[in-house]
Amino acid sequence: MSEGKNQPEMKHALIERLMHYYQFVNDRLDTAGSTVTSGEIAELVQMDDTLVRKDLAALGVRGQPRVGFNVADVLAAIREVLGFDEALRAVLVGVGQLGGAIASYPGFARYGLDICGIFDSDPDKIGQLRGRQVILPMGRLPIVVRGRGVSTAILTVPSEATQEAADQVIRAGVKAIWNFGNMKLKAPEDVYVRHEHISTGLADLSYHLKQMKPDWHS
Amino acid sequence: MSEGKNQPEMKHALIERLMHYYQFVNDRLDTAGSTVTSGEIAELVQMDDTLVRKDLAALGVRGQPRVGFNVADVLAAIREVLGFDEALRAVLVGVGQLGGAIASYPGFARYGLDICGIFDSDPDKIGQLRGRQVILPMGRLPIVVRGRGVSTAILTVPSEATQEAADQVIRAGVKAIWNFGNMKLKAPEDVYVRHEHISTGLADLSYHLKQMKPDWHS
DNA sequence: TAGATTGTTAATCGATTAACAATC
DNA sequence: TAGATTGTTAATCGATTAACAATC
Repeated sequence: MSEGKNQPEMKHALIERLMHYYQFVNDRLDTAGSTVTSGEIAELVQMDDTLVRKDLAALGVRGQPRVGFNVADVLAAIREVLGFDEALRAVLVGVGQLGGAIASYPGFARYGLDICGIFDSDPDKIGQLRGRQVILPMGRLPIVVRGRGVSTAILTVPSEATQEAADQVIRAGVKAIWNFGNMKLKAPEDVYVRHEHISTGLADLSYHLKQMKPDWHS
Repeated sequence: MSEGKNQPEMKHALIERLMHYYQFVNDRLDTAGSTVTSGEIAELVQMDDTLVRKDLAALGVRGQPRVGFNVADVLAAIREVLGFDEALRAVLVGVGQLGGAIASYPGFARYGLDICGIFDSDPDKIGQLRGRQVILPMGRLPIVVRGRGVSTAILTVPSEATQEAADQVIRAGVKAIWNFGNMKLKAPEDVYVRHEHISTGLADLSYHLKQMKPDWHS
């Protein structure tokens, strides 16, 4: 309370739930005016219906007793709170296979992602095409970031190069970083860093597989 | 309690914390016999030291008052419980850019991942090389899965093809699926499915960026 | 020894769930 | 109207943190 935060500060778990609702409820957007009950969402998402109602109430979506929630309302409220309707302009640094995959994946556009430039430090790659984008040299970062009002950098560089790349994009002026490497990186307080821990997924699989065959020893 | 589970059933949050500890403590493995205190881990990972001690105690790692925990012990315990020392044999289905990136990323080997075959349904791709692997036709799935004792399938296919691919790998006999598509998929109870929700990361970024400039409207 | 750190029990906190009155 | 479903308050549950005695 003594901290200077004025926003309600949503927890990551809530954002995850909202995304989950969003994806399921999207499938229900068939006819205009279609509705969905908290029980139905809860069923699909495997959780208690009270929590669904509480989450939706927190977003300001009102339902109708005996009817449920208007599908379009639910979607609009989630889009609004998560900011999908505002462009999220980004640069991508490190055009390896993963970077190329992200740069050319069309599915992110529905969440507002707009990749304004792709960069690499390898002189051999500069000028090459990836999808409809030309790979640019790192030196052009500041111009693109400032010129296009880019807020975010997607980092898909080798682990050793992560901090160096982060420093460059921060200097260029981005305010958020989406890091796919597995090095933790240092950034000033006012830069939001989201680290995508893909290897945690692997650890999760590994653990569950081990649980499934508890009688073995190698 | 009335359910048939006999294992303690670790929560996902715990697995995540253990991975986090693992990555940090790894950096401390310089000299044999090096130690680390719960306070140091807590500092690095930004959490309470009591929780670190509780987690390590749950794994059976014992520390020494005034000294801390043996780094090698901590690492070994985490490796053991998460199953990193047992090979996790997998096939990868869908050799697009993302699939290629995963197949050729060497970093997963330290968690035991062993990709035994990469598959695609596109006849043009079959026979091509990705890293040191040849792309195989889907028809060969059962042979590879059974022949090599493959437990896991990594699915990096387009969304529309996800369920079809899942059905095929399940029929071939895998017991776990690591799904990178954003379609939820149906699988029998005895197949563990881990869905890697990358777009949730994007939603998280989008939300936090919106928080950072609460005074704008587009 | 004195003091830092562990290991563990008890207290707190927050998140989830249950209960139920309000409503259409 | 009767009944399903919302919205919300109260109860429960579990996870985190605080406290502190044990220990090297």
